[in-house]
Amino acid sequence: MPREAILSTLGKASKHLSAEEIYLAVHKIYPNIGLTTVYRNLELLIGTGLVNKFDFGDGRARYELSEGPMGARHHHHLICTNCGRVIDYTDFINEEVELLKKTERGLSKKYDFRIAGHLIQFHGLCNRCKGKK
Amino acid sequence: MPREAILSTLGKASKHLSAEEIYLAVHKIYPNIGLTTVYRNLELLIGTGLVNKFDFGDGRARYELSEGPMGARHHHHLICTNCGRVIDYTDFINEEVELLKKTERGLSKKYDFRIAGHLIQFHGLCNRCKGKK
DNA sequence: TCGCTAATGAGAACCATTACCAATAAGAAT
DNA sequence: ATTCTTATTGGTAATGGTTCTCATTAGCGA
Repeated sequence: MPREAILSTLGKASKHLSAEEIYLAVHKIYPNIGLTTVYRNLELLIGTGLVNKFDFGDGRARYELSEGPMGARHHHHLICTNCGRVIDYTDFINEEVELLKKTERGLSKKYDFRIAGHLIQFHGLCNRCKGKK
Repeated sequence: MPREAILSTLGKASKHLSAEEIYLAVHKIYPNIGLTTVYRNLELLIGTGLVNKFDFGDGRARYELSEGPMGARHHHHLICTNCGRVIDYTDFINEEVELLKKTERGLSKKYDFRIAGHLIQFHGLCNRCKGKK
């Protein structure tokens, strides 16, 4: 049961949740749930490819539902190195994905790698932090 | 002095070093150096853009000399999710960088972001791990 | 020498994550 | 039902990379 609750929580969330945030959300429905269970099930779900794990550099991992590399809501991240804000962007995704697929084909052949996914992030200063620096 | 030793260590290393590996290497030259100093100087060097910090998902950060986004040795990473092996690849970089620059221009305009760098990684199974799974 | 500032190092503290382990649930087979 | 097995769970302790604290030192100009 906790597993479905975790998935449902991730599905309803519009943001990228940390393990603790997921724990707190699921905790409202299953008050007895343990943090361990959350981590364990997240690991499982990542293994099946249903969930993706991200590191935005603030010391805690974030999780979000995987929409598949071509899914309608597939996006990449724009991360402010000053305030930690994360912006999902879907612009330019089509061109990127096209190039990525080409690159993946080339890389998996050359290095004999079975590529399962990619991670693309841009780092910089958001509009609120640009001035302050 | 420790700062130069750290830079020199990173320069000589062909791999991506963890803080501890850097500490051990510098320790041979400056036996009195502390781990704290390594972290502190790495943070400083990252701030100046001389060093890049990466997370390959094994719980410890890796550091490497930054060659600039168009530098001769600029590369992206291919990470085995099973054994943790990391392959640097420079193939396809030109096309990627070209598209990235275009994307950066678009993103920084649309989201009013000052983009300082990007992170591209592919995840999957390396040739040694493909069979076992 | 005196005072000031930046850099250092040892160890403690922090905190997300993982390991451990006993308890429970759900079947399947007898 | 009863036993056996297997998967899942939750509380707690441990782990370990990173950061913080704070007293010490080095450098340097006045």
